[in-house]
Amino acid sequence: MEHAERLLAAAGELFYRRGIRAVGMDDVRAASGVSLKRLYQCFPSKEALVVAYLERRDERWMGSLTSYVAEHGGSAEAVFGWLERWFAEDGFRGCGFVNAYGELGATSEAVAEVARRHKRRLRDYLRGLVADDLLADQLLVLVDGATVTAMVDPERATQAARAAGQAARALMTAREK
Amino acid sequence: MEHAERLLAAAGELFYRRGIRAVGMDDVRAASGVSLKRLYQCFPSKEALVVAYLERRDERWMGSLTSYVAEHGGSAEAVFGWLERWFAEDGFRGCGFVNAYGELGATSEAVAEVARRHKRRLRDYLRGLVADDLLADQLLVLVDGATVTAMVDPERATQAARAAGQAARALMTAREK
DNA sequence: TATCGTAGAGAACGACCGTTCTCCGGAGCA
DNA sequence: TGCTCCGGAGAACGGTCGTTCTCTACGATA
Repeated sequence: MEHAERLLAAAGELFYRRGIRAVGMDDVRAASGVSLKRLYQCFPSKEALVVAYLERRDERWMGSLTSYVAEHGGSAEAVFGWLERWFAEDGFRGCGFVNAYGELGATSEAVAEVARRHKRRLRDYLRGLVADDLLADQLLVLVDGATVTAMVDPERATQAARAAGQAARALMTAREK
Repeated sequence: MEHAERLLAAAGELFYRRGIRAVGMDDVRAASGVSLKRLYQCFPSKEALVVAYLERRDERWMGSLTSYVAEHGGSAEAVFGWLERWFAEDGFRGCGFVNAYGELGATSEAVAEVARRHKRRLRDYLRGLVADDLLADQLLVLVDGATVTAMVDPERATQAARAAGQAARALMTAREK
């Protein structure tokens, strides 16, 4: 396997689980088994590695969500079924983009940018699932809100996913009339 | 002990705006005008200062929200009017508790705890505004989701607040029947 | 005035971090 | 065998951070 991929796999796990500033480049080296010299050949700085981590996470996260929804009838309701499953995954720790933005958004414009792009991509995807813009905004708010609740208070994670899903259903049927 | 208050005011501003790990104890000293020695007399470690910052933020944030809602008829809809105003404030950078949790929740159990307590307190307050538990969960999700959207994509901040408020109204009237 | 306690300024300390550099062993080739 | 090139291991470097310590000035008390 290519070095960049091993690095991104290790860095992704560490950054997401511990927070970005809590992970040193040497931790990434140790977890990936790639030498420090090659690490800096693949990614010229930690910021570059962080941005690459977020871009990879965006691809995988969106890919997982969209394929799940496609396999479950393509309705917006399926989004919340996927959320409930995600929240129950081992090592779930909220939205990697929100966490990265909170930690580094004020310092690194590149990190802020990639987080913003991810949220816009998510909104665009949701917009394709429903009839109008207001509903898309509301779905985005429900998804992010449930994710926050699930992160901070894991005991209420599935409760939050279901409450959000029920809200989405209610809003959609109300809009149909 | 006015020193503690000066320290908390300076630390609160810095921690919230820049992120916690990006702020050194010396930055807090410089911004507060309190000597380092006294800083460590008031708060024996950075973690203690961070916890005190979050507790103070909880009090003030909840106080601002609840008094606004009380002055605007005491309905849950007013929550979203308050949100819209908050999002437009200078230096708004999302929920300080979510940001702190994302940055330090994996490292410091004390920080995770105080963030969790804040979210529970908020949910309890919302529970008092509406008729049942499901609706309270949904309001919490809408509040946190709108806050996330407003942080990551400030151009859509008021749009997010209004979409969330409209969703809350729709859910409440649907529940009345 | 002499003495003591206190508080502030900031140097010092040890740890760690991002990044670069040095050194060494082995693979490829003549 | 001898030479060269490459990559890995990890030391080194400059900087920052949390925390503690030193030194000095000053105010109160007898």
